Amino acid sequence: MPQAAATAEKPRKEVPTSAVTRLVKYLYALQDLEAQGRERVMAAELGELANEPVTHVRKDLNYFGRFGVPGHGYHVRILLTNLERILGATSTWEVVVLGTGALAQAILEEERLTGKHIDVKGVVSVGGAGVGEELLGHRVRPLNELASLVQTDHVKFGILACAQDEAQEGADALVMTGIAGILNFTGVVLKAPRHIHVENVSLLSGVHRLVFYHKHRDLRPMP
Amino acid sequence: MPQAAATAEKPRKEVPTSAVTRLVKYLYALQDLEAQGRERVMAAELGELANEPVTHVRKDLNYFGRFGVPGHGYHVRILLTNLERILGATSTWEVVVLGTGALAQAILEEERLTGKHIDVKGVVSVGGAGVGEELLGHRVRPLNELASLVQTDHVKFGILACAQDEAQEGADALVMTGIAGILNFTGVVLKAPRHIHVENVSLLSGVHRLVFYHKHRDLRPMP
DNA sequence: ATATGTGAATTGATTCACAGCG
DNA sequence: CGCTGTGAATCAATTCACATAT
Repeated sequence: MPQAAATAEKPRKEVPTSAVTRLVKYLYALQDLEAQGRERVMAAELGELANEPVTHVRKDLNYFGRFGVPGHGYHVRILLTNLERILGATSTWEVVVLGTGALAQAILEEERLTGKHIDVKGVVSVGGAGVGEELLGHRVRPLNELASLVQTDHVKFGILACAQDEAQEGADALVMTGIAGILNFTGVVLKAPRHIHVENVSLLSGVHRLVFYHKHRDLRPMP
Repeated sequence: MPQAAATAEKPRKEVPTSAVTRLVKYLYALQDLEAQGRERVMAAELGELANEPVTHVRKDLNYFGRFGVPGHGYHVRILLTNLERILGATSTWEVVVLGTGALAQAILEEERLTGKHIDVKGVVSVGGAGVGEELLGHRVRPLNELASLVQTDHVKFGILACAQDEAQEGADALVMTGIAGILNFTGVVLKAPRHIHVENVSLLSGVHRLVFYHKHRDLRPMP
């Protein structure tokens, strides 16, 4: 019986943002490994699956504890449990989606998101378009129902996926409800008070980086 | 006549990736300013519009030249022209979109993308679903037409927005055509040869970061 | 033996502080 | 003077190299 595996809780060190982003990749890789029935995995393989160097894997995990068995790698289930706890994927987080277009739909469709620990409590139209209609199992509500929705369903985060010219209005409405954070897909630079955590995801900057690094092929070799 | 503004071309220094991402934000801010008829802007204001510190604005621009007028800020049109050139937004870049779902639609709808220097030459279904149908003005083609499409239309980049279980197949097909880069929205870690530039955009990692930083509010104050 | 855990060294990015120009 | 441009200093992140555990 080679598998006992040490778990440990660590006093928090400074964790780089980039490390958090990578933890998510390890989480997914581990979910795949578990689905395949794998019991153990070594840092090197986990790194390959996440396309990250081994040293990252080890250091990133090490910010939070000692999850591996020297000489034997990591026990998949144990590491998965710990990563889920670290990333908050053990409790359920209530969110509301603002927007009814293709982008909002794409988000609602994301299996890995809606399946588990993220619970979409409602879909709200900022501009009023589509109110009352059905969108992937959610009845689209008007913006003036947002506050009560957030309160009664304990919504923690708002996912902003509306049109650009409605983005700030939507963000303001979210801020008023006392939400904890906003995931902003609109590409608009939002004005929000300091205590609201805003995470921005741009669909466009990726294509710009692609073009830039193609034009300037001499700069920055590929990672 | 206080406006003459110096332009300069610089021997390339090492440009941080994060700086490239920020340049895109400056570009959009400047486009907005120009639409408002503004002639001049100072680094500080540009920084506010892009939600970046002033020092970033100055240093980022400075990697590429001297575009400002000391004491007077930047001439909007001149800086815009230069940024467009730096980011490759003066020439047209041909792309193909792989996928027909909500995500693919969301990408096709992005005005700022399709409007100008990015030209979507075709939409291809990886799994075969939707072939022949019309998707926002594009006839959906089967995967076996990808190679000829890329060749005849000089497609430079592939935008991968299909289902997860089709992602690697789509990527392989793109690689075979001799494309220069892939913008990967699928969340799958792609296996691709070194010379293909892959930019990954994850819809999910943002929500994970949001949850993480809410759970660990003590770590990392907001930027 | 073999792979993890981790301080130390290195590399890279951000911030500072002031020189220099309009 | 005010604001840009930029080297120098600080701070953060990555990589190395080896001690450590099984």
